[in-house]
Amino acid sequence: MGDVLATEASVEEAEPLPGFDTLGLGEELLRGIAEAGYVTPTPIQAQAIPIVLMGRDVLGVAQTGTGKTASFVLPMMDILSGSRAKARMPRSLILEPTRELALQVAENFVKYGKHLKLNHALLIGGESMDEQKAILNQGVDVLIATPGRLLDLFDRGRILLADCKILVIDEADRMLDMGFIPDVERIVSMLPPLRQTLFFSATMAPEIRKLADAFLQNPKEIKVSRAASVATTITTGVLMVQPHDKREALRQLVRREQVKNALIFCNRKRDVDVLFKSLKKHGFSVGSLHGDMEQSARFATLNKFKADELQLLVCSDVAARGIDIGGLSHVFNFDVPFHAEDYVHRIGRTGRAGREGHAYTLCTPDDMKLLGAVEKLTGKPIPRMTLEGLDSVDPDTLAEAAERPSRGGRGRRDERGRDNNRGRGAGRREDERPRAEERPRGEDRARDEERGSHEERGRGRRDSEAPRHERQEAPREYRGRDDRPYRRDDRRDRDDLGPPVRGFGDSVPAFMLIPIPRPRRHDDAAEASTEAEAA
DNA sequence: AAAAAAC
Repeated sequence: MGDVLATEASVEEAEPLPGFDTLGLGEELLRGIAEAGYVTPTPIQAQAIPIVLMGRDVLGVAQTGTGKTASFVLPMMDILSGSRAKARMPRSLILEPTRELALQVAENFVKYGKHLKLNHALLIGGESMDEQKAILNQGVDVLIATPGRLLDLFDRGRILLADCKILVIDEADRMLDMGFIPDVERIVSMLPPLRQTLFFSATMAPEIRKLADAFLQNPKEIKVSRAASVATTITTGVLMVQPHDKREALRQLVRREQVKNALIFCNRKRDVDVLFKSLKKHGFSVGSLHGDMEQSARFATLNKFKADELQLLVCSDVAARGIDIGGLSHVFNFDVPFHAEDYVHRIGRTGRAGREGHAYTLCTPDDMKLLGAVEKLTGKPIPRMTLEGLDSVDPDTLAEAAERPSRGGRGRRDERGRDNNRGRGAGRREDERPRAEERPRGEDRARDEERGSHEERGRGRRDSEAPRHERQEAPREYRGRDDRPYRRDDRRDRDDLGPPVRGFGDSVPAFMLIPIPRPRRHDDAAEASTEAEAA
């Protein structure tokens, strides 16, 4: 470490930290870093950059907010800055699980690389392929891609990965969650075996460890704990509400809190849309983001939100991990996430860089189990909060709900919480759901329609239906909702049938239902292959 | 249960 730097730093700080110039990066790059306003590397940058420059593989355990992106982007740029790429033969590849993350990495690349003559291609779905093809033809130093589009372009012969000697697999745990691993394995198999691989994951579950072993050679393991831990900088709270009060409760929370900017997470895309419209109608400055939206809209909304032109962003878990939005004051969980880890990722969007953050969760009686899982994972109960003017949820109801065995889907329980509350007084147990005659007819119908087929899937056939053999033979005709013909999933309890046939809706051709014979034994298979050779 | 990712 340079004496000059240490002396300068000690004037200002008690503990002098080494600057970026001590890590072995080239001059042009250092200029870019300085102009971007960065002076001191974060722990993961300080550890990883020299290792990557040495050409070693890295196994990084780190989350977003730790400066992870720069820890691989910077040394990669330094390594690549020596030479130029050939047409269609990119020299490095960064894989990201979502398009937003890919874009974010690309932005980093541009930001630091001002004084370098490197180019990159952002290969993501939802955007025109022509432009991406044109860039590939010019020769690309860094590919930043989501797996789907990369494979698509590869299969069309637009990319050769034989010269791709640096590979980054980012957010590996998320790739695993999302089922991308087969794609990633295929992509890795197209790269030269002699390469440098950098592998990042927020967690080191056994499956992730196995993947790392498969992709990496003698990696240097680098672990960095979260900059902002849940315990210290994020104020959390959970508000018990009835489902019909959720939107009102959220509005009250947002109004009550000093919300500078906030992400609001929903479990379902559909609910993102609904909540977005509702908040907009109530005059909030709000945008929405989920994976079914047009790509241009996704990026535009995110940029607006980052630029503080929108106060609230209602989103699905597409935004739960990785997306780096500085200085979020709040995170609201409109729904308790299905997976407890997602809670940690969601609320990790706030309270970053030592700033104070707030994370509030709405929880209905049906969500108690999920909330329990969250509290078990974080090892801390989330403080209960109350709001004026809302039906408070009785603790007994909650305790009962927590003990209740999990039911398929949203369950039978009346979704209108008021009725639920009334029912509790009469000591209604969960399996004694309100009888049909207690409910207004039209409503019953609407609910049935809304629940749709996933309900039946979970519960098997309904009491009102004809015995199974009759249904099987019934002519297929539309008989209306209340007396509907059998559906595909009704047959699932027949043990000679395999999994339901996909893609035919309710009218599966009969031949599709013929059971598939048991797989051949080994020697049979050998015979079959010799037959095939003879033919 | 749901979300993400290719056309």
